Amino acid sequence: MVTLKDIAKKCGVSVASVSKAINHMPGVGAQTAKKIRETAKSMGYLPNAAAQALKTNRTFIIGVLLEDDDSHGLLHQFFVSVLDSFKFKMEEQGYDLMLMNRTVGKRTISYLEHCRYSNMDGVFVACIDFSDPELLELADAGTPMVTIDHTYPGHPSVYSDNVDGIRKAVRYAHEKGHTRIAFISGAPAGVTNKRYEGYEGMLKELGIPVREEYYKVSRYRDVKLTKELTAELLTLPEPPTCILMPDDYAGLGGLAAIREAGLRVPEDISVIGFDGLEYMAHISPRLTTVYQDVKRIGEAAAELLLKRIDNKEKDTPAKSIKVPVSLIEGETVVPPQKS
Amino acid sequence: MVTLKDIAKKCGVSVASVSKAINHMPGVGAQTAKKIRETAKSMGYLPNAAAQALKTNRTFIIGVLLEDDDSHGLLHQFFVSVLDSFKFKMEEQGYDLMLMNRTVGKRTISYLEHCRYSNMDGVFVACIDFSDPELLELADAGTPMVTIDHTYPGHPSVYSDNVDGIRKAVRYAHEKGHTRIAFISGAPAGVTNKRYEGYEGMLKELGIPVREEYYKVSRYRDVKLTKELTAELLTLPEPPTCILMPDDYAGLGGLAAIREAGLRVPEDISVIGFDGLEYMAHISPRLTTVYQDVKRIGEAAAELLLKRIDNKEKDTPAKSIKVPVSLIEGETVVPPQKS
DNA sequence: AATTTTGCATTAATCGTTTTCTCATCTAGT
DNA sequence: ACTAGATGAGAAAACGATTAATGCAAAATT
Repeated sequence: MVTLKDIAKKCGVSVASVSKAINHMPGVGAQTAKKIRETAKSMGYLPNAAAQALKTNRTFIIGVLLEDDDSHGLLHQFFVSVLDSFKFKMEEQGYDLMLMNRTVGKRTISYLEHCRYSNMDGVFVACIDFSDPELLELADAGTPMVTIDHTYPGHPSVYSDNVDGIRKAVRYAHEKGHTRIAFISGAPAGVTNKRYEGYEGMLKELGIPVREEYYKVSRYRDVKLTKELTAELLTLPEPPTCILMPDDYAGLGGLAAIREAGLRVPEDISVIGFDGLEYMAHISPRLTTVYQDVKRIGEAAAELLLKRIDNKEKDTPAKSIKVPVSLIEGETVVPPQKS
Repeated sequence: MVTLKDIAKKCGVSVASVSKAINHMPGVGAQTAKKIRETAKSMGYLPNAAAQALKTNRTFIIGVLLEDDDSHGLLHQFFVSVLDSFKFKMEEQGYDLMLMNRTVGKRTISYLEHCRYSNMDGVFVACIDFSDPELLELADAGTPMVTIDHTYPGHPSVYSDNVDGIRKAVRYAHEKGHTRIAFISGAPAGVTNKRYEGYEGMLKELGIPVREEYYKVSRYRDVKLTKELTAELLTLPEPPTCILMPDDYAGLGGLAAIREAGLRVPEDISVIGFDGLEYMAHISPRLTTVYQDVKRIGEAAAELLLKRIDNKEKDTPAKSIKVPVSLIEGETVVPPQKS
């Protein structure tokens, strides 16, 4: 490993000068600086991250918290897509992403402890259970942090326009002639509330009565439960003609329930998803769904976090960004049959 | 931030003693050690990763290289599933995962440089293009490394039993009565060769002639190309009755082609995928596919890498692990129609 | 009782950087 | 020509931890 010392020796200068030259700091002559930088390059010098971190208290490491009930957050298409975009933007700025966990050096610790141990410059959080006490602890700790789909006071966040997303879905269904529109939501959470708000609001706006039996609470990404709830909806005396699913993936359960009930999508019943996952475009029938702009969400998160890291001292109020959604027309919504 | 020094002061001992006590090293009395550990805990002491790394040359960081043509490796279900399992195992042993990239501190560097800069203890590689010169450079560098689906000389690796996977698929199709079995493979690569080997070998073993026109080369995860190639197969004078797809995802393209040709799966044509991705179980028709044991693959990779890190000096020959695959019976294979 | 061994604790060096302070030299202003 | 200021370079301290070397007292050996 080649160090500043090696370069210094070769150039016949002090390590201090080498450091300054390499970091383009004043206090070293243009000539010398050039020579130093050249030999540094020729020797294949690379700074030592640990030493730099120790001295400067900057690691250029961003912790990534992607957890769900089963701690397999990496398997969530939506979150991973956002992360992918976030990653791209952060790497551009020289940051590294580290997956956070609760085990360091064979001991079990908290997220906050992991964050402090590794001296992370910031944290990216996207997961389901935002009420986890460990997360609250982390949020209180003062490390720059950005969250997806939830806002902690004092921290920036990014989220889709969930209200509008469901509004768009309901309006679209209505335009196609539906009035018996059911909504299976995800588990109670900020996002879920917003979506329900959109559902109820739009129905009222359209003069459609809000029927309690048309609203069911499932869980995000829960195929099985969503399938069951869909089956329940289908057995209502007056079943809905269109169902909004918690998300695309859970919606697969809904589609299965409809199929097993001997009904067809969309002829007998229309379905609308949420997320707009990549692979959904390839399955049949192509799901009509509310698209969340994962690329934009990830980028926005990166921007906010970067700003936060730079202005650590200045207590600018934490900004939140709402990202517009759009409706992807698939093949799962057609005018309801006359019944 | 509380340091060893702080603890030392509070306990009236030297930092050396504190360090030893905390790391359960000999050379400090049981009494003192206990007291030191207690006050350390009460003060909320956490070691400083940077300082430890600097001194010990161990970071407990594992680099993760998940790249493909579009550098969106995170979006590959299969690889991410393996990673998820790998992650779990590595975290148990106190390692952190860091996503590798080519930008550090706003400069563009190579993977190898990133690896050295961050002083990674090991690297996990799973991607498509194993001939990337940067990867070769990394492989030559001596950092412990484990690869998925490819073996670099001198490094351990893990891969599914690809030969047997396709053999199982072909045998299954044959059992169902198929003899006109086509194979659309992924792009040329070690894995692909193995699969072709299984295809050709099993056909011969079953006494089925190997027909050149039944073999097409697509690319993994390429829905569009696979769709086109499937369409080509369907227009053959004597089209196949069963098609093996490069993988489940690309297989969606195949299904689409068949649908658009006005044919039905499986009544008119049978289809077999590869991977056994989670969500495939929920779409209709449920794809019959060769399941790769992602959990086992990830675990095996972790085991091999850990061993490699521990025995860095001892030049034990790099071990490779072949993980068995299994066939998941879905709904896409039935006996061929009489024609 | 003298000497060796053992056990416990400290001192100090070191890892590779960054950064402040000091010093010498050179330029410029009067 | 003499001083004030600028400039280039180096010395040294620090970041927080580990660890080899060392010292010293008590215990064990002969």
